[in-house]
Amino acid sequence: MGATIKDISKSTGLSLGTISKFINGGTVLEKNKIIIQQAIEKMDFKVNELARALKTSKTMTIGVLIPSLENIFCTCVVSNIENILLKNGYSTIICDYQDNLLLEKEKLNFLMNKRVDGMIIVPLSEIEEEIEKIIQSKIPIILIDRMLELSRCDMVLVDNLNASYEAVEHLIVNEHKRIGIISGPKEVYTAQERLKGYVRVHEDYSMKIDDELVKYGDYKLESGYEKLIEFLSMDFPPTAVYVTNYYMTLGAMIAINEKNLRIPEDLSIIGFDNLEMARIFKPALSIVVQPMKQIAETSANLLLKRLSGDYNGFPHIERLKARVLLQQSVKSLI
Amino acid sequence: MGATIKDISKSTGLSLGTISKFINGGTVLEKNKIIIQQAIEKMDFKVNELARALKTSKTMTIGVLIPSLENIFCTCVVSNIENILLKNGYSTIICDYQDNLLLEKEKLNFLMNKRVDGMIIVPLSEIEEEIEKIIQSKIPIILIDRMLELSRCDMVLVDNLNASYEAVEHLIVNEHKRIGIISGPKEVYTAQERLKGYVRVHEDYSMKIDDELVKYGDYKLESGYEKLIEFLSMDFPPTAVYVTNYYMTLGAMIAINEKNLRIPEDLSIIGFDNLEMARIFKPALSIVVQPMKQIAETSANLLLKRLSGDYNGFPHIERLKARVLLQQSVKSLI
DNA sequence: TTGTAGGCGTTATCAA
DNA sequence: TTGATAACGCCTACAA
Repeated sequence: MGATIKDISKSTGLSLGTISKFINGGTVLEKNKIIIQQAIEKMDFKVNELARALKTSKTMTIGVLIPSLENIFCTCVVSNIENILLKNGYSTIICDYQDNLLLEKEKLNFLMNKRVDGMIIVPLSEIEEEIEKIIQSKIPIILIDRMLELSRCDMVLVDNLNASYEAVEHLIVNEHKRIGIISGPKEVYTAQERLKGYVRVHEDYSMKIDDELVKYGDYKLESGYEKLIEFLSMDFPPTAVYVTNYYMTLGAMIAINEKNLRIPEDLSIIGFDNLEMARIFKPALSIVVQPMKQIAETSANLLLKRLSGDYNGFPHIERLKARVLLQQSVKSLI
Repeated sequence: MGATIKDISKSTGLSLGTISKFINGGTVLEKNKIIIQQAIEKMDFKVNELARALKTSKTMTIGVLIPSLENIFCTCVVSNIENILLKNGYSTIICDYQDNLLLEKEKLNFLMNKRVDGMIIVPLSEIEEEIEKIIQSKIPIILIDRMLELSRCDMVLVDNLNASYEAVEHLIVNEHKRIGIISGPKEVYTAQERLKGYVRVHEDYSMKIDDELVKYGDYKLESGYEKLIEFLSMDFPPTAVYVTNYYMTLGAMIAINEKNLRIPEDLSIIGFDNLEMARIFKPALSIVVQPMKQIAETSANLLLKRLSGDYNGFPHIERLKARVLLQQSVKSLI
């Protein structure tokens, strides 16, 4: 359908090479520039990026791979990343693997087949091998959020450990003695880190941890709901619960509503990740807030640096700080 | 880096044509099949889809264009669409235009340049011309959610009008006389339709509409918050408010919390779009629920039909029904 | 069944 | 500055 350089060439009487040079900003006589420009507009010519990419082996496209499009943490970060890359001339192909191990590899391959120039990945699992291979083939990759056992890969992480530490510490200084945690899947890096913070702060305050107070969810809404119900049905339920991701926090709040509990009188809560959510509840929820924008900026800029060929400080591991937003959902027992 | 057909050809001693035929499932001698397969694995050959697409002018890729990645309605629909397309051998490139008119056109061009085989678009504005052009160039497009003044384009819409009608009717039969509506932007199709439903049901019940009760937000959280505050500060505030999208509903709920209003005693509310949200609140929120999954299925399947060359019933306009989920946020004044 | 050759739309090299 | 020509990696007649 669309016109090609050849068409423009015929129409203007100039050669392929000249047209091509014009398109790519080379030096062309002023009068020819005008002629070409007119022809381009008249014939509605658009560069065939497929052909260009085949020739230059640069697609100017970045692949972004995330666990799920319905994960608000991911889409928020991705949205910001896309923005930055676009300003630097790169387009973004977003892929989600629907929290599915098989799909994760499949989509990774898809992006490779699309010949992206680089990738930003929020990994789920054991794709170390594949990633290692890709990096070796000189395609830069930035890993976000979850650390893999890779020796040589740039990563942008959040200091989940100390964020958790702070959140739970806030409960402890308010004299809570039995603090429940709804943790994420045992095998997920962020979940491990968040749990570590909980454990470490207990140690630092010489508090023993009752195993019953540590529950493992799966980062989804239903599990937050279920685990909170389990807490409530204990003989000695916790006086405070720390919920370690957004969707489980939602689930926990649903359970609290259904059971007619008052916050913070009946139960203190610290949740995770969503500023809007924190305001929606009454009283306002205390939460751990991840620096989404900063994650996006850091990883996009690091990738751009690598794309420009600058491998200074490789592999770079950036560990960003999360902050704890204290509101009214924690009762002081002092 | 990656091996090419040529490499496989050299390595096996067979010709380019034979290798190509093998890759595309043509008839090749069994013994050669084995040889080729081995070489492919050993050399880690992957088809260069760029080259293939250039040659066949089929990329087996669908472009999906949405207003924002941070819009949960969009990402939910997109996620389901992607799933269906993938099962049919198509990959998806997701683009968001960040609620930005300029970016909308830019991204549309980007997708065209990527030579996608088809598109699914949630349009914001006046891109009729561009879309018309694309359709004429035989690239099928499905429009979702918002109708444009296009004579000839497939569309998948939601019957917003009657959903609103039902929602407001529920308020009316519960004897609410002053019903506020927080509508969306005047120029947006869905907003117009939702408002029409509100107006029509008032007419059908011979109720006059006080213009003060119709407020226009912008589909974002803050405007829901502001408009609800405005309602509350009126001399004769409404006894019930119908909020016409998800984010404005969140905003309205924040305002309600801050003002210490009880639902439904002090104010009845009907919100929009998010099942989880409806459960989070106490008492549970009544909402209009859009059939996201059905939207995704309908549009993906319609696109697949067009891609297969079947233009039966073109242009097809599907108008799906939304449902009203009645819970406890409406007080009966009877 | 297999091999050969031409072309998809670009870019890049090298003469002119 | 411009033009001719050879790739990029693949597919597809057509010939062998």
